[in-house]
Amino acid sequence: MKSAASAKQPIVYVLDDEPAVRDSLSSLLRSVGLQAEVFATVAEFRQVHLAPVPSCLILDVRLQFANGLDFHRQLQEQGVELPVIFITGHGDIPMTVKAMKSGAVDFLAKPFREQDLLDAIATALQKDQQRLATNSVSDELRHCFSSLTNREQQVMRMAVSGLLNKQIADQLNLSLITVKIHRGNMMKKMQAKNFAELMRMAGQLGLSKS
Amino acid sequence: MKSAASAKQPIVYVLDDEPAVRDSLSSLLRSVGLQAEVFATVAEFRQVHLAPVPSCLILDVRLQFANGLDFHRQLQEQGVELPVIFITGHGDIPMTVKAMKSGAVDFLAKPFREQDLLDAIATALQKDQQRLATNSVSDELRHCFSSLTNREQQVMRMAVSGLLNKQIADQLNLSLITVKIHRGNMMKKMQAKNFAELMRMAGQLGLSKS
DNA sequence: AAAACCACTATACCTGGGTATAAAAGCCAT
DNA sequence: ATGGCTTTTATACCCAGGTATAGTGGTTTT
Repeated sequence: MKSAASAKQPIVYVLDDEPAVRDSLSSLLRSVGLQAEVFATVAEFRQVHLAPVPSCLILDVRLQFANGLDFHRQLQEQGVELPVIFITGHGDIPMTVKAMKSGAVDFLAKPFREQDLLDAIATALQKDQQRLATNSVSDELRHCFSSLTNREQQVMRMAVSGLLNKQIADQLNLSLITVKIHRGNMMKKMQAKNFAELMRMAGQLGLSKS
Repeated sequence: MKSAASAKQPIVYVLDDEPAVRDSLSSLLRSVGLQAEVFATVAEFRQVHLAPVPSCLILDVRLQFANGLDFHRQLQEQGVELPVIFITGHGDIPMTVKAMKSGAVDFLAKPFREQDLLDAIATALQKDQQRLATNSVSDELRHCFSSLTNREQQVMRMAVSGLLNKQIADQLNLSLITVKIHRGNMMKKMQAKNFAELMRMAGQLGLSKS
């Protein structure tokens, strides 16, 4: 069953204040083999622990006590990068533009064709899987990087910026051999087989821009 | 006047089949100090030579003999990355979504507030300036790269992928010294002061992914 | 107090990258 | 066909990176 670990069941979250909508979406999703979790309020949704599987959120724009667009922004500000598909019964063009500008995957006005929603979900789940894959790679990298001592991190930054060991030694007031050793330990801990690989890691870690 | 070279007058292109719209937009744009160029048909617009200055296109969705959305796609397929702002008198939500998904900067339904259009234009021009800046950098890089001989390009690809000179020599059936010389010439022509810089160039050239 | 870790240094040695000089062979264009 | 460019190789030399071994001194944890 280990092989299924990377291909876990995706989850589709539904946040809508109308019970009828929740029920119909829920059964639609289940009918195509998708795991659905429905919520009536923002507070309810906030309590859920997002599983580390490809997922997306189907969000009603007009909730009882909140605005779906604002809620989407809040999620983003909290670093929740869940792909969002908006649905609404009372949409207009400015609202649509605002939703799409803020990065929604799709925006569907009721009544919509079931297939359009399913297509949007497929796109959203694919996008999320991509995000999870990218994240897990850079998580691993960040873990390696944070396992470095301060000095080693310093040396890595300076090395990838193109400085010679000698220049690093001068700037840090160290002897050449000390830099060499920090650098060697750093390469081991980063599991970089060569300098080119280290440069790519530094790129992914955002060490080249800062 | 040389100093003004990088801060040239932006141009706003307007493509709309209604003369009244063209005129009113044109005068609005001029009133805020923007250079406007108006077109009535797709054919007319195609003949214009896009100046290398920050610019954007205000595009009516429903043209007399064409569809604005389709035209936008066509431009993109031809590599024209001009930011587009759609305006329309007969818009609906699916159309809006389609436009935004295909990368439009904004989508405005008539009647719209003048300020909304001006805001959209400011965003679009900023985006285009960014694009021009990025492009000019990689243009220079591509020029350097294309000035390399085939061998030198080969060696560069292999070097940035992390191979040792020895490994490159084996794979290309060359002697070590030959590789060293190609590599040295390549570094000179690329104007890379060190290997880290070369790696960054390779990244910008898209040599790491392929 | 001992163990563990970090930072630093030194000597010595090895490998890899880079240059200068020199030279041979092929291609191409004026 | 002669000069220019590319490609190839060689010898010799230098410098930068990297490792092993060994030792000092500091902090923190147990």
